[in-house]
Amino acid sequence: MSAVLNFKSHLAHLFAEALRVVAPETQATILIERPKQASHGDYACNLAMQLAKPLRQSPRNIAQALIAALPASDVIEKVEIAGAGFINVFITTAAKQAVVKTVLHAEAEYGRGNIGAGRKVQVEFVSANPTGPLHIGHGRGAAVGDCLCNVLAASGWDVTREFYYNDAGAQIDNLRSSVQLRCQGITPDDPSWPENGYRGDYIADVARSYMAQETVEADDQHITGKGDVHDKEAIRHFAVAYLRREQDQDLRAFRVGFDVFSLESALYSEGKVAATVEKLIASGHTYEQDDALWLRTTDFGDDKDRVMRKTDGGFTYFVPDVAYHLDKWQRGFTRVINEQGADHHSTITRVRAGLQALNVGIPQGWPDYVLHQMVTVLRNGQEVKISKRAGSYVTLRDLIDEVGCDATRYFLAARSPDSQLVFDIDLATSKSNENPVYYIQYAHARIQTVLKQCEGLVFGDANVGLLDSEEEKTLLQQLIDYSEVVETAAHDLAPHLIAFYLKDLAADFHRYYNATRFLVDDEVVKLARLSLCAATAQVIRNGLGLLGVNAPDTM
RNA sequence: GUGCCCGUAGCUCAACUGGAUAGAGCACUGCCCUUCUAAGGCAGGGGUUACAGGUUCGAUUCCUGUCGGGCACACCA
Repeated sequence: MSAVLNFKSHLAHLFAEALRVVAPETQATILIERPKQASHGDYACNLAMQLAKPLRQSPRNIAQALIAALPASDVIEKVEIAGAGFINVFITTAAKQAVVKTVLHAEAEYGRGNIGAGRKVQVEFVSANPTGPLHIGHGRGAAVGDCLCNVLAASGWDVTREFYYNDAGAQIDNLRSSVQLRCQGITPDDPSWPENGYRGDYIADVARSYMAQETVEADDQHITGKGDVHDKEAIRHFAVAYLRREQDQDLRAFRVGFDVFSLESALYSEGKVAATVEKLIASGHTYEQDDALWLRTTDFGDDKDRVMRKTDGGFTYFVPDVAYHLDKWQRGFTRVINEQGADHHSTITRVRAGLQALNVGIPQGWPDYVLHQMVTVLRNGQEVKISKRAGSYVTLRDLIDEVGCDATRYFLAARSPDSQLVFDIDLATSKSNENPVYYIQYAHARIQTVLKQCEGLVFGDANVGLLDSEEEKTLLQQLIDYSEVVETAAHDLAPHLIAFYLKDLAADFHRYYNATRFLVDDEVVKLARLSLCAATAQVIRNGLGLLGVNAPDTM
């Protein structure tokens, strides 16, 4: 099992050696890439073209010299010069065939790496205010964040998943008053209903439950409705607990879990906000003006200074945010990634500025952010406007019920967070076979059906040397690529790459399936082909696992 | 007006972070099931990569500008 499978880094080493011989004085980055066309080999290196200028020679001549200096390797079939000076490397089929046994031996471990080396990383995601059910935007955050965590964990990071509740401040007060009005029998169509009050029906549910003195369980607390219309504090407590429970249930249905829940209110009650303010004042980056306390965020790249303490004595929201992130740092997270909607992007500069002002050794540019763009929802060809206050929006729960957890997760995680996402509910439901997630799951189910017909196979005996058809070689290479895809997804914080990879892998398998019969009379051939099938199924399972999507045995 | 993200086939999206002839799915046309799941495969048409410059051996990718879409620009969170 000592076979070389990471051809890319293997070749990079060989070319580095060749570079040392050909141009010992010259610095160049060794880049090994996968050509688009099979005729260009399995891997290509553009080193010769990079060296043309410094060496003042033609790229093709340099390529000759590099090839001559390339150390021998038994995984290389042949090396060619092509085009302007590309060096194309062909890998022996035997070296690729080894992947089958590697996968079957490693099973769920296949594709895992150790770039993270056990270092701690904390990923904060979803972090919805407990003022209503989770909507599709939170769903995108949940899907992307969870998959990102999985990918980081698969790369050797020690991941902590965290959810931050903004359970203090104006929005919560607004929630409380909306519930209180409902308790008093006042509805949103009443003229006295405040303009920015929450209008959704769920507010009435909270009120009913409170008045009925029901008990809700959220996190580790049990809160019972007091039934007193005038007890603002009791209503606030109950409403927050009620909605947290709803969110917890939605997240559980979405198969997303968290290690830590942090409460904004706790930052106040534990004195962390006050302590942060004191540190900021001591740092000398604050000043009083117009009866308010300001932080000179312009010292750290902001375009204007920001108010910390308002004239009314309350803090602006970014103060507890800075306190929260200081807390993360003090908990030992030298790496923190915040997955949020793009509408939060203006906070990045302020939070980072506040942390720099504290001058406690936090590096510039800490923490990292992954911002996902907005999700547009189409229903009946019409855009559904998301407005919590108006009460009209698509909840995550609706999507899970209508579209299914697997398809919803796939849809929301399968695109670059940088681009806006159109979620067409009709497409995802009525024509579910158009959904790519079924295409991938179908490949897995097909394999399982075939394997089920042959009990007691011992793949260790398989002669993988027989796997040399075009379809088989393509599939082998695809299986080899998996580890690299996981590594790239973790490095670039781009979990959607897993989804694209799986679609390609499934396509390669379906093509193989249509071109090849597995259950043939020749037992040796059969065993070899089934071993490749089994390895493919394993990689599909591993990849879908990272996306949090099931790999069913039958469909 | 300022900052950030985006603009690729009719639609939804790729393109290994600067590589070779820009690829998939959906839709459209025609084939392939008495054989392991046709939720599949094969073949075909469809492109001035929004536009204009620039950087270099080479640009969908990087830089500048223009146009278009989204988000954010409070002593709201």
